[in-house]
Amino acid sequence: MPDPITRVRIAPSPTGPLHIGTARTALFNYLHARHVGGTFILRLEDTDVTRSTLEFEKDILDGLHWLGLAWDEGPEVAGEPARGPHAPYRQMERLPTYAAAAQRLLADGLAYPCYCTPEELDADRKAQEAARQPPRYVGRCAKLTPEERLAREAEGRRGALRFRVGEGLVAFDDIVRGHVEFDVSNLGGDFVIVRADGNPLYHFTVVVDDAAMEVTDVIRGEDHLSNTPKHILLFRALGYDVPRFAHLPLILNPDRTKMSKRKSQTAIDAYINEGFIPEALVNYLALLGWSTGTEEEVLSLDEIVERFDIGEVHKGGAVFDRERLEWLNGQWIRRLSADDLIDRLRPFIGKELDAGLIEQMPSDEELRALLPVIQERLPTLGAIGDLAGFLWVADVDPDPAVLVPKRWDAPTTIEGLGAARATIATVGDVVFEADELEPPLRALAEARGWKAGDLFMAIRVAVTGRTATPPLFDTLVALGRDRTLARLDRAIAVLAGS
RNA sequence: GCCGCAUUCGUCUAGAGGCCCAGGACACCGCCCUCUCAAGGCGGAGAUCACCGGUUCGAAUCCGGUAUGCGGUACCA
Repeated sequence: MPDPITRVRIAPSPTGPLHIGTARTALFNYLHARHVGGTFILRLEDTDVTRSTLEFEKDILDGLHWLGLAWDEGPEVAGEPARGPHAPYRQMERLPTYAAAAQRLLADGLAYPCYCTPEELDADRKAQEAARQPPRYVGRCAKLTPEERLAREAEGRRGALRFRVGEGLVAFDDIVRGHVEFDVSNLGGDFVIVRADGNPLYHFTVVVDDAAMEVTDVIRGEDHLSNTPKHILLFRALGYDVPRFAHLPLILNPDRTKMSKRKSQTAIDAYINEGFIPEALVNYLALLGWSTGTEEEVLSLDEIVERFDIGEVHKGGAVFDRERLEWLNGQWIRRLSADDLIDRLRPFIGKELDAGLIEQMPSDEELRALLPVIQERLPTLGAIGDLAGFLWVADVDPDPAVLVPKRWDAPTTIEGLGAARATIATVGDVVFEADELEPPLRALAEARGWKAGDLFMAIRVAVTGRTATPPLFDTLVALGRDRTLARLDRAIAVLAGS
């Protein structure tokens, strides 16, 4: 049943690169919006001007686009104007809206200017701590008379705006957590909603904007659960409808603390650069804190949208398990079409080239021929260099120590490689195919009383420089007859000279 | 400290009173396949369902308490 009324939003702060937790919150908002046929909004919360940058904004927008989480309203391109009926969608461009709301609260006596200095507030806090009291604003400026305020303003002091918290209980029914209640007296006293410099603070802007943008469902991280009563109080004071809330379980470090840059890789960028693909990341993130209730695990974004139900989201935090992400990435890489995989591999091969790890770019045809043997061997796109880089360099220089198979000695290896070279040389260019190479080399091993595996391993190391590679005969074909022979010669020389 | 939230295999989870001496997946181990590495197939090990009480003929599932963990407690978001 499509619900055109539902409106949700992701509201990142451009104070850092796109974080995995933000991506997950964005995903769950997207899933819910798409599942019920609602609207998904992107709003930038850039009121922390000292830490917000255009560069981070770009990183966040690019990352969300990369994940495929298209939004219906909000800025499409970093730095560019937003589209949507409630534009602008950057908070620093919405200052007049907050000023008007603040003015209303002030006029209604629901907020008041506070002239306390940081030193005073600090002293209060220390005293409370010493008395083993919970920290809270003492209310020094709550009852200032108009004359007293004027006097302070005359001294040139600029007040911050504090919201009167009042007393009583605030309760709400969280979609994932159920009924939650807070006693207002535990909120820490009247809190600041506008800084002395005139810039509004998060708790205030989030409420003003969610109301202005007609957000019906606030889906966000559990770290905001304790802030929710403050928001509800503000919604009420401003005469707005209170939206529904859904607080998502946190993504955790292995030690079960909130996932952090310090202990985990949190930047989506880093995963992109390693060669994780969006299908896998989306699939993995959706399964952190939610499941279909069936045994289905590998699901596309559209399949997840179909099955998603915000009410089935878990309450407990979930440790980020990179191994499982890698497994899913492999699953999704294996499902890619040849053309698609080639396109996605190109930038990663390019990076190998730029880094000087390889010397030439393979052609599409060359890559396509390789796909059957590399596709199932790629845990990430970034693994391509390790897997096949030896194909795109002029020469490899195998370590003599690894060139000699475990059961062989150096002279046997020289003999084996020499014999293999002669055998391979008899296979002409026209018929240089895996099926043409394997039988004669097996026959050679048998005739000499060698284990085929030993002979093959010696050849493998000689032509690739490594012990783990795609299947040998496909590798030789990819290398081509001339380079295969040249590398065998070189390996023999290396062994003979060592 | 205060307030809030949470707690099923190492990890992600299934489970909404009997179908559960708890199922699946990742990781791990073994076997098969096999020229290496993967992938794939098969199998194994792994959870007294945090603990203690209660309700009930019967509890992972309901209730109470305890413990532990986490989150919040800013003129950060």
